[in-house]
Amino acid sequence: MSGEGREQGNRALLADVARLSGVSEITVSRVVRNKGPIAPATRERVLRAVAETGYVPNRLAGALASSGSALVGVVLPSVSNIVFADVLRGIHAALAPSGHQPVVGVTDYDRDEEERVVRSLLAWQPAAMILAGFEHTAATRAMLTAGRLRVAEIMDIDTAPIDVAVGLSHRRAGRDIARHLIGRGYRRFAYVGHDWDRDHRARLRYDGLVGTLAEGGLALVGERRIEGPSSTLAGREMLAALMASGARPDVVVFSNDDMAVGGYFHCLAAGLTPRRDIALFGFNGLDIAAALPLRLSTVRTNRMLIGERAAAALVASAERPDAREIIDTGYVLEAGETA
Amino acid sequence: MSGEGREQGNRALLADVARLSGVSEITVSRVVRNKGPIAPATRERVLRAVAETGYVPNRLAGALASSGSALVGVVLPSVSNIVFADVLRGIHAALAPSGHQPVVGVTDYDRDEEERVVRSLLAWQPAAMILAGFEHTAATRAMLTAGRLRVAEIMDIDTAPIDVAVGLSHRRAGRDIARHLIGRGYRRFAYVGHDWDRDHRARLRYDGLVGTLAEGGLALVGERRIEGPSSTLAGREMLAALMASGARPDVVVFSNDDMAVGGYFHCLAAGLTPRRDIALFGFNGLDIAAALPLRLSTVRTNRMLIGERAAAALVASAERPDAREIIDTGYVLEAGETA
DNA sequence: AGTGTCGATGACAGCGCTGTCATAACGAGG
DNA sequence: CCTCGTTATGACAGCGCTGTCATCGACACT
Repeated sequence: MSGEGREQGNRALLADVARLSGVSEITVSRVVRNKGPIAPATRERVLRAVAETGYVPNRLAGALASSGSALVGVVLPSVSNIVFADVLRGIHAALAPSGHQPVVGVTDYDRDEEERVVRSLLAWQPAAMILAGFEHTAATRAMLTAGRLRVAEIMDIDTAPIDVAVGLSHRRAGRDIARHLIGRGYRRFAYVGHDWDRDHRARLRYDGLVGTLAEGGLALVGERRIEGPSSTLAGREMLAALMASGARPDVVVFSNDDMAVGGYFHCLAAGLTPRRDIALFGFNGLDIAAALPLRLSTVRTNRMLIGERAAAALVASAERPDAREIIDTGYVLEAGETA
Repeated sequence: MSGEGREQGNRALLADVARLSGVSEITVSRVVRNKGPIAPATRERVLRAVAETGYVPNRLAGALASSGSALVGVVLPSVSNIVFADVLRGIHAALAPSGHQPVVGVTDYDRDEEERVVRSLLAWQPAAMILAGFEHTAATRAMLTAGRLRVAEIMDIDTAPIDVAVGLSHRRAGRDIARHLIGRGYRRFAYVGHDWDRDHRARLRYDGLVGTLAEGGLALVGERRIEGPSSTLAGREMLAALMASGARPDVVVFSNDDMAVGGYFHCLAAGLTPRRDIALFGFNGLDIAAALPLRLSTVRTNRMLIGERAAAALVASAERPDAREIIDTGYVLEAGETA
């Protein structure tokens, strides 16, 4: 840390560009932001100076001055889960054209961590915030409600949002799965799932499934849930355990595709042929599910679309509208070859 | 959460906290940032006022005033690829303790897009930048070199970095794979891969593999490469095409685990037993590879560690050191059950 | 010619915070 | 009793940019 670091490393400022092109700073600012009326000749002169100096605007200063940053906070439970990675991709895609920058925070499925993440993202004065799910601490909800920023709660539309909700009805999906499978003649249902505390939506699907089964006079003949996140390995082990317990289901509904693919692997290892010996049903419609020797029967959700629609809805207007908005991105039941 | 709605509407400012606690703004600033000497009584009084007003510092203003943001730009080709998602997780983990915020940009494997992303991230005056890979446009390289920010180029250590490199030697990994498989008695090698333009590291592994084979007097008996990104489906189709072409390899090396799992699926569908009928070898060591009925033979890379080490190295010092640093995170060859 | 309008540009005052120096209080040491 | 060094606090001037007026021709009307 010596005091002499000012030779070549100094980036160009608005003032430098202004001096070079012989106009005032504010005019350069207008040219750069494409705002306000500028004479063609002036614009060109300024742009040339910008190119010459390699000027890159300081968005920090810009955001502070206009008291409105182009940052969008994104709060996700995990980025290594492909589902949220897809959502993030959609957000990126929808935000890019308007020059907004997503800033991601990860909660690791922890409500208190979410509160901390939200607080720290809020410090960057984001224009909007996108969060996965609706289960927040009271403090989180207060911060989100108090601020005059736009808020999207995504994945799920089974709960009333603070501002905008984007996603699909997991309860309805669970019901549709039950109806579909009953329609195909299955009667002895089993369920293999993962941690409900971490993944509330899996629970909504379960409720829909079991509720509809009950309406048809049916009940699960077996059920297994791992304490922890979903994974292929967990699916494999849980199905093995379920089968070993003596339950004789004709169809197993998994909490998601990761688990179902694991179940498929168990079948392969145990010499069972999916559908013929036991039917398998997943959720999400991951790529891998379609690459299995027998295409997995599942529900395809459009994660990228969720991200896109959420981002687009928030960017559309800086003011929170009076009415809450609910955007249903739907889903498609893929009959597949395993059920 | 005591009396949260007191200063309803507009969020509290440093000045509000100062007024409420009867000290000057700068003192509040010092308390909040834990900087400089503060009398215990004063600290407590200020902290109480902070809690009461629900004050959240404006990091935009802070960064501007101290001309140094706590933002770290992260430039990745994709977030939906689990490999980069893992890296991002590591970055998050290493950055969180020091209060730094990652800001992610996605290039979609496009060099010009990378240039655009870098320029736009630079506008936020990040303290550091992490980029996947070493292949940048001249302009990108210039921006990165000129700025006085720290730069980490990750995944790969086969090329000289601008500042810090963190990753593993893919060329060496390719060689190790060849040696390992030759050692196990395989002689008729085939390769199934994906787009080299998008994934330069796959090419390095290929070069290492083929080079070492040549040293042993061997050459590929078959090779198939898809134009496009890797995927399970692509691996399945490419292996099918390779086998249909009449090549009779005893081992197939895939560009990564996604492709290899696809190859595994082809075997299942074609009635081939991996290793007995044809050996399969992947790269990355994904979770799913370990959940297959036969554990996939592969090279386990520690992606999360790459992210962590990169972030840690950059946060350690704000000044770019004279010497370039190269951090080897290594890899482990997993013998597995498919080769 | 007088007035109004519009297009193009500039002066100025902050946005909310922090670096830097100054100041005050108070023992300790000579 | 007078420095001197600490510790605790404050005043002030920006960081780099943009919102808000104000200004000034040029032109179209009446």
